[in-house]
Amino acid sequence: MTILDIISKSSKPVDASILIDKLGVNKTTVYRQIDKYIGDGQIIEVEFGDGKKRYELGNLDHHHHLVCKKCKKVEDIFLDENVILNEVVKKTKFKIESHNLEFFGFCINCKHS
Amino acid sequence: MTILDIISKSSKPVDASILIDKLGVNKTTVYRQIDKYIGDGQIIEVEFGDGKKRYELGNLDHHHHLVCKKCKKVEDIFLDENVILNEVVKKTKFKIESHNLEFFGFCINCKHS
DNA sequence: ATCATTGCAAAGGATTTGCATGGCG
DNA sequence: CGCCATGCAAATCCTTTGCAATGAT
Repeated sequence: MTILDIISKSSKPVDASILIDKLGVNKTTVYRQIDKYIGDGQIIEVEFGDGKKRYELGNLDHHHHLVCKKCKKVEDIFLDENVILNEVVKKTKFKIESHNLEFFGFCINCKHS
Repeated sequence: MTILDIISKSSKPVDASILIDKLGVNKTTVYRQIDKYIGDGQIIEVEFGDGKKRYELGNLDHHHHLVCKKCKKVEDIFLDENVILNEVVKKTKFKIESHNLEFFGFCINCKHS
């Protein structure tokens, strides 16, 4: 069992504490492996704004997340972002290297309860 | 000098350590005042993915940020997001309550150096 | 007297660092 | 031997909590 196994089997981005628990190795080791995998692009970091980093596979198509505030389920969503990116280019001279875009709300199962 | 003064005078979202330094009061007090201002909507939280929360005034028009990775300058950008939001609505049954969207890269002064 | 505000010290969670150890080429 | 992966403890950063002291109504 490796970090990549755990991440690839998870339905949502995984945080370090889960990796530490499942692997049963020292947290320092886990954080160091994470660094290595990020360095060579095998995983990427995702932020849901709660102070901890989550990781997912780096070879997935570019996408964003719908995070359910109730059941914590995470759906991937693939968007055509060119409209937005073009709008930024049109309005500023800023050179975009990356962006974060995550949605928070309620999934179909939780939105009526 | 209050938290709201400092935040409104800043050209970019302000983190707690700046408020603590500038106000010269105890950090517990600062965090508690932040909670209160967030509770009544006078400030909102912004995340740049570096593990600390930043705050800006809550009564500004909805906008996002262009964060320069070199000089750390932050530009506000006002986008027409309906295209994206509609796309999400079209593709899923998720009920969006909020979203994060921040751009990272290089400002006009840093992008060629 | 009571209720809200402040402070201080300690705790907490996520992450990083220093340093010692063990395996392996 | 020399290098790399691991472990462990301590440290760091940001934030929160418990509790006592102060201030205001």
